[in-house]
Amino acid sequence: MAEKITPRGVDYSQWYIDIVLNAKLADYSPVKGCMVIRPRGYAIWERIQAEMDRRFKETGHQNAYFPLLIPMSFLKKEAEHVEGFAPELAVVTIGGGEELDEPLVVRPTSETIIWSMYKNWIQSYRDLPLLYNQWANVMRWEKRTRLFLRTAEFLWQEGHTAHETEAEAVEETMKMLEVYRDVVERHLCLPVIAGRKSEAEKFAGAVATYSIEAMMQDKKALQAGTSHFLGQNFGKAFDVQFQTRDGKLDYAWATSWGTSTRLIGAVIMTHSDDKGLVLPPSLAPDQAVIVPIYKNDTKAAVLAYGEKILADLKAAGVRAIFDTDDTQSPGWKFAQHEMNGVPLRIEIGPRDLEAGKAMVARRDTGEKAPIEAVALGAAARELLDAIQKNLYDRARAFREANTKVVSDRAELLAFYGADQGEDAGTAGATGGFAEGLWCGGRDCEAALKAEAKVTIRCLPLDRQEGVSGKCCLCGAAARHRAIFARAY
RNA sequence: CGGGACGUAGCCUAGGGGCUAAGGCGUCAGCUUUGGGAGCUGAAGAUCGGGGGUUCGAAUCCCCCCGUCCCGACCA
Repeated sequence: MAEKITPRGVDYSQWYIDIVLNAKLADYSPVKGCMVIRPRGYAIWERIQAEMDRRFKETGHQNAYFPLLIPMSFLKKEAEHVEGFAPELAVVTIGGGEELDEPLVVRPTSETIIWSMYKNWIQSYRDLPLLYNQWANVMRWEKRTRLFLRTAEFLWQEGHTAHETEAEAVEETMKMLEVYRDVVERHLCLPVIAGRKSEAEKFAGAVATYSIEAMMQDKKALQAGTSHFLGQNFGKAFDVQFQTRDGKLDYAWATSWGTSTRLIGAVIMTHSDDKGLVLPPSLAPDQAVIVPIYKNDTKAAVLAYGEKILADLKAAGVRAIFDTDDTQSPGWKFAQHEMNGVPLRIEIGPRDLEAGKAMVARRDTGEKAPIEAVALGAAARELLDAIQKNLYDRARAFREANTKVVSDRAELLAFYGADQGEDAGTAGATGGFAEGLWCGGRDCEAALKAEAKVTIRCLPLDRQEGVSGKCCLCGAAARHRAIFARAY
């Protein structure tokens, strides 16, 4: 009644905004383009952080922190890099009331300041590899923003590593891409395609960029994580030379890799429905909520029953809460917890108490069934696992149902239909992922983007064997297999 | 940065020159209820996005600005 969610089919963008605001994940800020991440949203980020951070440590990385402000001159040391970021830099020109000698940029990413330090820290192959990560905020002055998906300031992690050899740096690049794939698929339940970016889509300053790409419910692609092989570009730009094992000098090889709060947007857009947020149990701040139903004469007994069940759930390792708020009706609570994406709802009333059971409802499917109270802890664990699996399977089935292999231009364009304007990208629209052969030509890709707003999302790593045939865009000899899509 | 839509209480909406700006939801207090967004009574809450102008009189008409959303260009 109070909060209304615009149905996905009516207006997908508005549906997304309604979920973010009504589930109290975030709010608009007084500063244009920035967002406030509210506790319910931040709790999700903390879970993503914890999981990522654990994997980084397991793979030998250490956390550090580099400054927010970077001398403008640093950005300019790597030509492609500055060109890529120049339009979206925020620049500080006054400090302490006085004009600064050199403008400072608010970091859009930290390659430059980190490599300026690496120069001091790396003298010998014995100093390598250097495997650092930082959790930080960055700022990119975006023209058009969307909560979580694209904001002027966002939170992320950026890994920056330095290596002795090219092979080692390439290995690191792929290793971290795999860490991302694993965390995102396992914990966020987002099936992704890992691949290499085309030249047009790669990071400014990288030799090669790799990403994991997910499909949202409106069939558009969203880049969920990125890993760059930077070659010796930053090593040379910042003069990071080291003595090699055979006594010569060489420039350090670099990688960088990042994931951001955008992942929260991806989770929302992949799993949620018209009733509100749907969260994978592993990310949900509260995994189960107990809602008591009672009249005055049964209140005490029902509440006692609930406390017992709460204790059992906690003992079973379930993050559970007991909603004893007396000012709201059960029906209101049902709707509210659905809005908030709590994976399991456990209803207990006099009838359940008498039968020694509880009604358990799944957020993902809406299924509701009575379960023996004594078995509730174990049953809840199983259900949470089942939800986690179902969300992934469901998303993967959706992606597969909306992926089409195309062999020529006409087929590709037909797949994206005539709805290139108004309805492009809304649920029910045509399109999805198109898989086709590509010649590798930049013009070919640019023309497609201009014509149909479709871009090459990546060249999937596991589908490059035996590429032979014609480019589906221009008919020339193909060199790659590519995934095409409209993208966020 | 271009095109469009919109800004009236925490939220949604009415009023489109003339009494004290109306209603619903929410909030607060009390009572009563509770198996899918309950009910009654009472209360608080608005410089009508901001500024300027036209007018005897502006939420209402005109101009400028700001903000949000949508579409386009750019991007994680």
